[in-house]
Amino acid sequence: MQYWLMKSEPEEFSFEDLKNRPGKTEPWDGVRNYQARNFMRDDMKKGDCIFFYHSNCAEPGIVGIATVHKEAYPDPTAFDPEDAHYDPKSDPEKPRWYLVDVKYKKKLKRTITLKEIKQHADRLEDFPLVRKGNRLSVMPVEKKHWDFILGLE
DNA sequence: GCCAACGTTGGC
DNA sequence: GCCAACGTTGGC
Repeated sequence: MQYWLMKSEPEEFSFEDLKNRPGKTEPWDGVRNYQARNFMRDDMKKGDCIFFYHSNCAEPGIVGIATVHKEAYPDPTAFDPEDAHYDPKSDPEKPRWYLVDVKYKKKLKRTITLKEIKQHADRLEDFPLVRKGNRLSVMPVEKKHWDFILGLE
């Protein structure tokens, strides 16, 4: 089993939104970055655990835990000219973009903020989130980092 | 294959 | 809203 972190802007799609979805699941559509796509398409397995991270908001940080509910399949929004994430270069015969379904697991007792995570930079060496300028929306988390961060809760 | 221009992300 | 960092695009 592997561990991951996925970012979402709470004004677009928050952890509460995930909880309120039927079945508490949601297709993670709209990712248009190759590295993030590769993680979803090639490496994310059903049952993997995910830190749900709120970005671009007043208090950026990890708010809860989700799991991979369904492994990779082509992102249908890439084929829809009406969709904001439409990509004419993605052919249904040869899809360019993939996604996984994620499922709500549990909310953390409190938000573990980016600020706090940065204060533990010595223990979280090479944690991608705290590397300068990292903009990946899907990233792997090492188990030791996962455990350390959960220990802060 | 290089690299300048451009668009996006995301913290602050 | 600003802007640094970074990915992508496209001319050459």
